[in-house]
Amino acid sequence: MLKNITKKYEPSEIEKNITQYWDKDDSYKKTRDNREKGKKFYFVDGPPYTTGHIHLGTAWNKIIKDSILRYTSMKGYDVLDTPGWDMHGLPIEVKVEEILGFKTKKDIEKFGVSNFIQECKKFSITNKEAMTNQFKRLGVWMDWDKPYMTLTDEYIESAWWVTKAAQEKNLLETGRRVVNWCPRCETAIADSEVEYWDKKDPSVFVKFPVLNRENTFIVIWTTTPWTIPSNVSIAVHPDLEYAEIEAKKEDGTVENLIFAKDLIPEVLKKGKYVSFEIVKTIQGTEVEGLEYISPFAEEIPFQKETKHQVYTADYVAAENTGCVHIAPGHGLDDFNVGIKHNLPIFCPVGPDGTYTKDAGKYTSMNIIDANPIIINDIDEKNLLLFETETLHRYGHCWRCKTPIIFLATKQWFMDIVKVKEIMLDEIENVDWFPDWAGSARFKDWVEGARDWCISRQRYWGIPIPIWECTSCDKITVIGTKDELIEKAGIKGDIELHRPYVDEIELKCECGCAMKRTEDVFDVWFDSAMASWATLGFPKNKDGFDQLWPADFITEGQDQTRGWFYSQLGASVIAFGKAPYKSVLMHGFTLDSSGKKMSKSIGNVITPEEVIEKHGVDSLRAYVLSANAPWDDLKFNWDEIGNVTRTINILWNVYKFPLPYMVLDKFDPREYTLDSVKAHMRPEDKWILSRLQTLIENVENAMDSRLLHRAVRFIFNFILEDLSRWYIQLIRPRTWTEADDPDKIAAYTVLYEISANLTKIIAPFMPYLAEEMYQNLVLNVYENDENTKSSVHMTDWPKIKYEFKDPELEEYMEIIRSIVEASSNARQKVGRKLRWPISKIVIESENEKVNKAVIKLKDVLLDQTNSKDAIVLKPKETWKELIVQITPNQSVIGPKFKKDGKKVADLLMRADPESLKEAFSYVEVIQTEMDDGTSIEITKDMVIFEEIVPEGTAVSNFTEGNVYVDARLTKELEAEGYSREVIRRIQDMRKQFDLNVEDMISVDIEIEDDYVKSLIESMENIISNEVRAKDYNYKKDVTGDLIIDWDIEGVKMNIGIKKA
RNA sequence: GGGCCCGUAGCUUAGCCUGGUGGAGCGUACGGCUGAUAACCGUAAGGUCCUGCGUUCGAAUCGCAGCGGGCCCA
Repeated sequence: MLKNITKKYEPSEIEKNITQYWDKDDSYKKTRDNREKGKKFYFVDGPPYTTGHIHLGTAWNKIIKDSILRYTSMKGYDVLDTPGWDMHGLPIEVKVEEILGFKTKKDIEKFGVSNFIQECKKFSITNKEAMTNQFKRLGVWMDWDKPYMTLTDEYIESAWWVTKAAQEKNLLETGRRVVNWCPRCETAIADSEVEYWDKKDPSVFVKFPVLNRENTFIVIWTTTPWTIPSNVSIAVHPDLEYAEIEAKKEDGTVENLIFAKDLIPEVLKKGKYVSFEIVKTIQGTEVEGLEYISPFAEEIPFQKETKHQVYTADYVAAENTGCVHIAPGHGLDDFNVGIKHNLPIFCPVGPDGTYTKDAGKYTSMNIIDANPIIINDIDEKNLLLFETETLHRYGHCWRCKTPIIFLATKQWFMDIVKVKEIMLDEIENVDWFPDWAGSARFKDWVEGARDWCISRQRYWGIPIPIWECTSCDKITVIGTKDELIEKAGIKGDIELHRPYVDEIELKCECGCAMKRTEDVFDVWFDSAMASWATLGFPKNKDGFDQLWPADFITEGQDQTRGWFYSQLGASVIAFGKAPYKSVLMHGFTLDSSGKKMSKSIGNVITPEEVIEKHGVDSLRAYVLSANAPWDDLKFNWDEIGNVTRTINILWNVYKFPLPYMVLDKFDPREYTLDSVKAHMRPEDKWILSRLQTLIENVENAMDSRLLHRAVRFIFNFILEDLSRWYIQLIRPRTWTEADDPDKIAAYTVLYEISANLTKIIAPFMPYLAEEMYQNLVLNVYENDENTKSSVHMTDWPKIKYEFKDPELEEYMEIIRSIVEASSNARQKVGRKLRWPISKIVIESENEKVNKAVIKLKDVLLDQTNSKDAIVLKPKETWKELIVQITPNQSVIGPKFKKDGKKVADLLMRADPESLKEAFSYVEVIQTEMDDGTSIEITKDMVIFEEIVPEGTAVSNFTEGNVYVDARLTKELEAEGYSREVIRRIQDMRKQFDLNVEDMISVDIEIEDDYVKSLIESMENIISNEVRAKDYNYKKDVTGDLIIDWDIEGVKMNIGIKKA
């Protein structure tokens, strides 16, 4: 049986109870098992990094996923919902280093790599567990007991398998290339691991002496003086105009300088030259080939031996000097120039950012410390033209914040460039939400993709399964653990992480030993495997054959360059196609002013504090409804407060009918919508129709991944249709006694609405949905074996088309706007809603208004508290309106000159009604003035105004006007006063804390005899409404509660007691 | 500097694709309701629709340029 609910909405209590219930009932498992035979829906979770705590953005991400999974499951699908954890990589290494107080790689080596990775493993597993609990608290249902973890053997094998596949397809490469390098972490890092912010650096203009020319220099500019010892060439733009000038200093010394012609003024100003003469102008292409001497020819042997010359390059900009210093070992563009012209890739800098012995004089010096020394050396050679500092965006290691450098090192690469076209084709085969996330944003990113450096010179990661021969150039790529065990001839099990796997040697065809390359994978490579690693591929091929590629993934917009990309690249390399069929890109969570949340600004809001204040369902409904998924979410406390308020209204709507239903022992099992159909009122049919529309709207929104619309539709239904309208309409019906079929119809319809609502809100507000379902459905159908123990196991409601009636919905819309207009008019005329009015008169040109009023007259009369509603015919005006005439002096004056006033007086005396009618047929009226002069009155000389009679008022609505006739009659007055009295007594019952069904006796004293007589005439109605057994008028009012009331200026003393 | 997205009332937003007098909610002020009641409802005030230019009979909507914010990149 239904239970009465008296509690206020307490989200924390609901969450506690429901969590316990789900545990006890094993609801999650049952829900998934329930769909075992359903069509498969393969969802892949983008693995959060195991940092230890989720933030609002991670919460939003998982809430989106959970809502879609719950909805999809209710639609009958067997959802695969394995959560994932990203547990390797530099971020964890850095954190563990911090905990252990390590500064450099040498500390790790001293500590022991084996000890170090044990610490990393412990760290990531502890964090994983903490985060699992945080996600669970958000009501996220995923297979938490069986997550995929990037540190497991199976997962590592997935990555190995892909590496081997890449090698077989000739897409795995090694070579010396320039990479982003963190000198603290001593490893290459990916483009995506570089964070940019403004940094102060030297800005120097240096004169490179031209070979075999006296006193002639090419001027270059750089912000990294430490790369000048590695200079190999200078680049100029082929189409730019350069000049050789003779520049004179204040002291009369003269130098010949070569650089871009347009930049002469600013460069000379910097170099404190006072005048100049252009010796000649030359095209960039002509500068090419010019040879020069390195400033460090004496200090660095390499520089002395190497020929230096100018080349052209298209990327050179007309900035600074237009001549770009090229160090192929320290820059990407530089490297490309070097390769193109077969220049030496000179890189005299070691992994830790100090010069190697190749750097001659600067050997062992830290490069950053070397900057001022180098500048000073250049100055002493009289080659420094100008030196200053500049603030520019510079890359930093995303973990340890050290400024990155570029180093030419040996690395492993995936040949993305070779498969780029396939990737671009595959983007088109994916459904993107929103569309531009794929067609514009992602496409742009992939078009600019470069080969993917997958190697890292670190410890805590998936070891790259490449064994290199110690003597020949053969390599072996291992695809699985078994293959390694077999090839190495090992007995028993092995650990696939470093350093254990490093110890394994293979035998090369040439007879020598093969050793593993010491690198581990870029951590982005780990998560790129997720779509097949989740399925246990390559060990488990069945799951892969059945489910891959994924039906759906969703992540934040930053994953365009991250996971969307890494997955696509790895998948195209391994399988030649995209690993996902549809992608929803969501936004970022920002603070209320649209700024990024960050610890340093102190504007971070945690999911925990939101849950503390508003509960999980509010948080979920808020982040889902606040804006479109792909827009950034500006977190706003007021707005989540609104969501909570709306949910509270839903709670009230849910509990409102329960006391009556329980009192009446209403059993929903005894009735169906069909069985009560004969007693349904139009409003019942209307709300049923609205329910079908709601289901349809939510479905459509969900199918297009418009979660915000789905939730907004639900809230709109709850507030507008249910709370503000339907509940108000059926209230009096719930108070009737006994088995009134009209009441039963209302109960049955309201039950249908509430029971369906539990399902409709389930994907979004899982706790509240379950709480309501437990009472509305479980308590009623507890003995029915088909009853699911959780709302989340139930089927998504099917649209009952037989109850859909768009015309009725439209009519109700009209009625509601008339009611609104009527309230407005009442306010103007100062008549409260409690006081009945004799009629409302509706003026509209829309014939639907009349139909609506005919169909829904009871609703209209009830809600306007009116005795009658009259709809005027088209063009008809309300005959009680008073027409007033105002002569239009600005027309009359010029026409009649000094007779103007007389004409105006004449018009004022005319009968407004008949004059108006006359002008509705003709434009001009002939008449006579008092002195007999015949005159012509034209329509524009008269302004007609219609005013409403005293005691009435008008207000407009969407389709016309509503007149409210609030003029009192004795009967109306009696009813008005009696309703005032009823309200007071009801209030007293409430104050006295009586039960709904308790009877009372009432004493009443009324000072005003006229009012007293009015009240007396209504006595039966009053005692009926307030459940009074007896009802006495007397001077000395008695009772357990006595209150003096002032009703519209009339004093009444009322006393009640329980009868 | 480039790509994509966003910019509408004090705040949060709908409308924009497909041009036709800009709608809500919160907040504020006033009022109503009173067996959902520490709840609820109505009315009013409040808009350079980021700015400018263009297309058009007509622009929040389409185009171009700029400004501000976000994500990503250089």
